[in-house]
Amino acid sequence: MELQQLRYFCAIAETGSFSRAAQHTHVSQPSLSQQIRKLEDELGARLFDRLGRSVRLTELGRTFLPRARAVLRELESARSDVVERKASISGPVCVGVIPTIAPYFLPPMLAAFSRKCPQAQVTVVEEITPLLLEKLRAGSMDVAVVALPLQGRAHEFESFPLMTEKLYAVLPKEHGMAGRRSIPLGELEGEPFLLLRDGHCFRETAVAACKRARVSPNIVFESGQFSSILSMVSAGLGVSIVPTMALEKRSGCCFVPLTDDRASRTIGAITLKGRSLTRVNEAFLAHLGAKVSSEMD
Amino acid sequence: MELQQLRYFCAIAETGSFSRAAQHTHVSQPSLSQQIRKLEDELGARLFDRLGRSVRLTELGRTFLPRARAVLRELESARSDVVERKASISGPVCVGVIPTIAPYFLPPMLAAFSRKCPQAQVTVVEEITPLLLEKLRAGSMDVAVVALPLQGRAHEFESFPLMTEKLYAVLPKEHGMAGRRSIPLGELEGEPFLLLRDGHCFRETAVAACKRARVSPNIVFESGQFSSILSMVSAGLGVSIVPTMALEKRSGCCFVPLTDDRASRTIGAITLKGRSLTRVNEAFLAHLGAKVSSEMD
DNA sequence: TCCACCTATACATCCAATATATAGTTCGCA
DNA sequence: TGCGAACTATATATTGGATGTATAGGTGGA
Repeated sequence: MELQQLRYFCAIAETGSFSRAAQHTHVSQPSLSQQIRKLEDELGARLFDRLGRSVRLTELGRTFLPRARAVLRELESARSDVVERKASISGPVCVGVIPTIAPYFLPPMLAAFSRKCPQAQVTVVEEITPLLLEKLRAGSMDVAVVALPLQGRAHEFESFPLMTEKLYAVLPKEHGMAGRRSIPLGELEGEPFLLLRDGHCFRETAVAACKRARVSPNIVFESGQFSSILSMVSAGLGVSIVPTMALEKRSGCCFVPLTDDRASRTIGAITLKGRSLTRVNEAFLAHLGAKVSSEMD
Repeated sequence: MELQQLRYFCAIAETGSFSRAAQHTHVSQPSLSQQIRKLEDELGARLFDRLGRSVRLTELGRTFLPRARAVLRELESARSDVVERKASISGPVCVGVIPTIAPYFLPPMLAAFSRKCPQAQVTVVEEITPLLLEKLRAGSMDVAVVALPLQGRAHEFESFPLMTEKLYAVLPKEHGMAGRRSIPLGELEGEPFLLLRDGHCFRETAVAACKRARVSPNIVFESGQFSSILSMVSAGLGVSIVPTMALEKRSGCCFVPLTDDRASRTIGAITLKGRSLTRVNEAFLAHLGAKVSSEMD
């Protein structure tokens, strides 16, 4: 039982004639005869009574007609459904973001995006990078905003760099270097350090910067978020390193740029390589500032 | 968009792998790749993400899956509907019958048939032969019970003889020949005749019998039904001719067989030639006593 | 780095749908 | 009754497309 056979069957039923149906469907009349015959053979019953001048549906053909039409209708419905979904920028987008970016970068982005694409249903997941990668692999997440470059297995993902920000030393207001325009990281040797907990990639970024500056940080406090660290610095417990986006007015501490040009963090969006993006996904990436090139269409 | 493509698509979605789906559908893996590619090309979007080890539905593929299944389900439903209807002896049967048969032959037949096939929905139409033939031609009637043979255009119909019945002279009780065992029709020459109205085929049957017996009937009354004629005969208005099935106990008249062997009426069922019969139709014909041979199956 | 596994591509094959030509009916008309 | 028009069925050839085989390409695990 083929779709063509159903189409021919309906055409003949509608025109009441093999010949007219042949013209209507732009096919030769013998093709119709043959296909209807095959259909009848498969069903084991006649669908039309061939009476000299005209053909008429049999009783069984009359009951089969709406069923055949239902199949074709479902098919058309399926096709047009795809077309619609391709055209509309709607549907779910699951976005992951690491904790050291989430509170600063995402909120204004999300607000603007939901204004631009009100049909989109954005879900945000805040996790450390390895867990985001896992979700991307599993297909339960579409995009993640993380620090670049990725460590190991980077080839599994597509990266879209978004921005690079400088790193700042965070000092208590009373600190001797608090008024400086800039500081080489090396000068903080020996200072008590407050850093992010293990697992946060920015901890690695900070530690790497220290290593380049031949500083072995004396870590006295670890936290999961910058705001706790800033409070601690304000209280005079030690110094720290934060990216530009973590700067915030605090009475007790001040931020001094590090002189090291490589003391920076790059933020980027990533997706699973080979995964097709819906239009909402693409729209979201584009809104973040990523240069996306879609394959098909 | 072909049914095979939808089947393959569903199989791959279910197994999560082209290879496994290939084994499952008993087809080579490249065939699946090719067919899915065609489907994707036609829809203008990917349905699967090809990730190294495994494949996964895209967002669009996930929405397409239930639509594809719906098409296949409709198809199966259409097919099984046909099978069911072929198997079950149910549905409408429209039976036509001429007025000179209707009241005598059909009632017991219908009662027995509806006991045998309670699912059947029998409709009965009582009309004179030409109108029945017209309805058969138009397809609005399935079977007709009439007097055979048909006059002209008989080749359009299939005939199934059911029974042949003798003709009787109907005489008033006071008539001189009322006590006879049999009567040659010729002896009724000159008697006042009561016959059916023009259009009733039994009128022709009676007239033909008279003609063979060299009797030119002196028609003094015409009616549309035998019972009226019998009443008139009882009242002594004249004589008449009726078939066996019209015999009924009447105080005022008696029935005497005609000696002419050809003074008979044959009753048969007819259908439109080339018209396929449903199983109910066949069951009804068979119940009437017709020898039906079905073509397909 | 090699091997196992999976999908895509290339190419050949074969089946099935189609077109052309024609036979076989039926219907209408003279 | 016979002829012509109209319609469907059949026969035959062709072609397009689905399938199978062989193989390339890419990924993940040992």
